[in-house]
Amino acid sequence: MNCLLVSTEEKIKEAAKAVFLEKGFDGTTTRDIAKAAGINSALMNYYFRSKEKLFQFIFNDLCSFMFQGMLDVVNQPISLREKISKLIDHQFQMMMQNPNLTIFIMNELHRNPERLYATVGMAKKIPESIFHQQIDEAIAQGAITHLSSQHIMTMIVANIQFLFVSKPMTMLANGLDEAGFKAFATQHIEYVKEMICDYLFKPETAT
Amino acid sequence: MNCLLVSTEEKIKEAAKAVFLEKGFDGTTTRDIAKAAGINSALMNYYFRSKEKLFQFIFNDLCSFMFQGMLDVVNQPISLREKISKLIDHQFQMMMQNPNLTIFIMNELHRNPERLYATVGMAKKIPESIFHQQIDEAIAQGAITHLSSQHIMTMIVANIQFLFVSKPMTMLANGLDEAGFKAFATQHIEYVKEMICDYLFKPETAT
DNA sequence: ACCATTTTTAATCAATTGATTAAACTTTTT
DNA sequence: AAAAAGTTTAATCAATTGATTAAAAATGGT
Repeated sequence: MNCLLVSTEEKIKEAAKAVFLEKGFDGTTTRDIAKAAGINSALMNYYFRSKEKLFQFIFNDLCSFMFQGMLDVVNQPISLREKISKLIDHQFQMMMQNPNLTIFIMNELHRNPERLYATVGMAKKIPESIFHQQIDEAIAQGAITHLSSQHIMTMIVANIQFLFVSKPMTMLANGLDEAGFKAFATQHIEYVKEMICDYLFKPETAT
Repeated sequence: MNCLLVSTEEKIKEAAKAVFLEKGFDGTTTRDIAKAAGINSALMNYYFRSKEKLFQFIFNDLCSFMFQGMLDVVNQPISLREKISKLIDHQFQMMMQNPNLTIFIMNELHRNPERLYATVGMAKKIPESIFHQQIDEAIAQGAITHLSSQHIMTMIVANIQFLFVSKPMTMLANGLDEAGFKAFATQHIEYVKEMICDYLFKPETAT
């Protein structure tokens, strides 16, 4: 067992995660990963049997990371209004730290939906969550606009994640640097939060 | 000059467009394109000097297609409210007909922003349009919420295009087929239009 | 019909790809 | 310390990649 700080297996995983996130499955060579991990290229096949297997592992890992945080918030025993606010904040923080997580997942899923079918199973848990029940109740009480949880979730996710999917485009089109983009995104999220909450919790129909 | 219906050059362009859109630059081989076009694989290099050059041409073509429609609407001499409504409708129609246009452009831009810098120059025209002036005026008059045109544009684009970027995910997570997705998307756009207009043209501040 | 130009083809190139091998090196077990 | 098991290495494999070649076929002008 290699105990010098990190195991070889861990080094490969970390390197693979970084390279796959940046270059995608097709754009990544096994030698890229080996080089990034600082290991012999045959070691990748020793620990993970193939590039495909390693990718499946990393992809699954990143999907879990993405959805688990969402699920945690969505299942908290707090009010709907607070939950939506927290959901937006949490997701924004996650994307600020992992700006190309969404474009990676969406692109790989687009390239090969069948291959990744099993991995995305966890996404099905969101429509089944407490969130869904809370919304049904709120609608029944006339507390919010009549909208299914899928639509609400899509609004939240779209407004946050598209910011990062289109990050290179936004930076080019508006001539922003990293700091400029961060400022733009931070401001934008405030508007989005206000817009979504205004729409859902309409003043005239509030309890 | 080949006059049997379509020229060889056109056949290559059409095939390349379809294959690149589906598989991306890295996932596409020149033999894929040749096969899809029904031509000898050396012909691709005869008409376009390399895979890279052909890709640049197609990418530029698709970017123009994407932005030109937006720019046309944005520069029409109509009211802001009507313009936003038209912008959403037009963009939705375009995405329904080209569902993977956005994920393709965003992913290639993410993979290689420098290479495609020149191509995306046209995106800069949007912040310079009549739309921008109209918004400044409306804000000055207190007709709409105080928001820069960049934020408004981002809201519109994000809510529509992310629907299609995440299409495979949505279909998997909610167990939808093509028809189911179309129904979901069509409904969603109505909500989005209402939400954005409500937010911009707030009742209490309307002229 | 002849020639020059353009277009298309099959064959092939060197480079890169994911993967395997057998030998060398470490670590653990006895 | 010797044997066994686990880990790492360099060398190499066949397949695929983007691209080029030289010859063949088609086209157009005279």
